[in-house]
Amino acid sequence: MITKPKGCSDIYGKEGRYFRKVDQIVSLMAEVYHYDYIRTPIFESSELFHRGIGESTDVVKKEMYDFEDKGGRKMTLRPEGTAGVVRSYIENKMYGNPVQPVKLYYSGTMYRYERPQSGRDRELTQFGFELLGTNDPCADAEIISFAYQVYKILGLKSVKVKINSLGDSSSRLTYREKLIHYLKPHIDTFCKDCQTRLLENPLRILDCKIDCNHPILKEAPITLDSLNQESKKHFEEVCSYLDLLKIPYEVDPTIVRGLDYYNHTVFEFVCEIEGKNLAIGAGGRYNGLVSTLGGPQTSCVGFASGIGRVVLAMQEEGVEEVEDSIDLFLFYVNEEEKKYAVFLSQELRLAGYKTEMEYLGRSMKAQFRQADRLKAKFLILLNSKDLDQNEVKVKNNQTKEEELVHLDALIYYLDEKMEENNEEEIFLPGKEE
RNA sequence: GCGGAAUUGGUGAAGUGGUUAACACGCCGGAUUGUGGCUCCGGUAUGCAUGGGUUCGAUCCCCAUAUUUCGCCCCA
Repeated sequence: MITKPKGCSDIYGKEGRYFRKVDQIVSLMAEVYHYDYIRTPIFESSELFHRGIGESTDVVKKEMYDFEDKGGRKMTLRPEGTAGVVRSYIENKMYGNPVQPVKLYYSGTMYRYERPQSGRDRELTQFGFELLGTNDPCADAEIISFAYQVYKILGLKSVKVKINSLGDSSSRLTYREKLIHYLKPHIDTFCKDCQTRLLENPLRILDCKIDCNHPILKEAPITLDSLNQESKKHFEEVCSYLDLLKIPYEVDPTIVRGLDYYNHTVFEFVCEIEGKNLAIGAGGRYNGLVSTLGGPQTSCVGFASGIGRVVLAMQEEGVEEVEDSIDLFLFYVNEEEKKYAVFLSQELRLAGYKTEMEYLGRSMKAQFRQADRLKAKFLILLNSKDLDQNEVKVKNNQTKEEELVHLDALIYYLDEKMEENNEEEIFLPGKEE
């Protein structure tokens, strides 16, 4: 048997309906926030990611999906969405658009070459937004609010926003040195991983799972104290805009983001999944990336979210399933009736009814079972004798009432009955919040 | 890149070094010869991930590979 590639998954059925719902809400919200859709290649030249993400990071060194095409060009399956969007922004000279800033959203698959584990596949689907061409703190706040509202509308109640500021690149460097200097004398008392992290990735020590309660860390310098005047002001303004928008947030100095291109505002959206606090989305400001990739100095802020994790969170929180049901199921037994079934199914579908019919020539009993399985609201029973009179039997599958209806009046009849049916549904007890 | 655990029909799974691999659900058919969801009866696997090895004999023991899953590093 041919199996799917390692670390990939087939998304269909119930899970597929959740995925589709996320995409629908994202594109709906993108319209009102006025973010334009962008679709960039799924692979790009490797250099884009190497330069954008930072040559020395583990991500680039061992976790990218690199390959050579037949022309010997080095290519990489995109590990994230921002680099491609920024490349397109520069290549298409969007910085010259009459409408500024440029606001874009995307949704698509990303790839990482690593050992799969819980919540981390090699192929994953992400959506994201980018706001390019402004350094105004209200842009940071807009991105955060946009993301927050998407989650809310999807029905997630426990999402928390955590924000922090790394400052500009010089504050970032000073902070790093300050932290190393502070931790160095005590490093023997930390776990093995943290000891290697000290020089490689000191900021990560702050959210180490083992040492996060280490007494030395309580007094450790935090990024916010190393900010220069300007960075500090930027962060304060972001916070005050968030207050204005009534977005509940929490300042968390341990939010550090791994990629080189972040500066100033960084944030994460956290949800509780299976008892663990997991990030379902994250982002931040990246004022340096456009120029690093060869464009003009451009201030940007963006956000991305893994749909797989969002769906997990929705299921965890019991967000109501998008129900898969149909309006009509057409029954038939003989060939003449089958022709009517085929013909009528087209007519009814064009009239807007979700219609199914028997395909396998099964017994009446099996057709009833099938109709129930599909949660059909009405059953249409085609019987040669009735058809001779141009009539069909329509059975309400909830009340079991059955009526003979003339073919010419069928759609009119269904319109009326469906409406009654829907009204009843609305007044079902226990449905309201 | 490193480590642990797993892999038996459509599904959930039991099980054993020795001719026919439990049980349940599902599915299909029949009783009810074209109105069901209950009941009863019957049917339902190129058979135990793949490739090697040990053995008279392997689904079972050993090795390798693949995939799944859980961790580590790292996190987009």
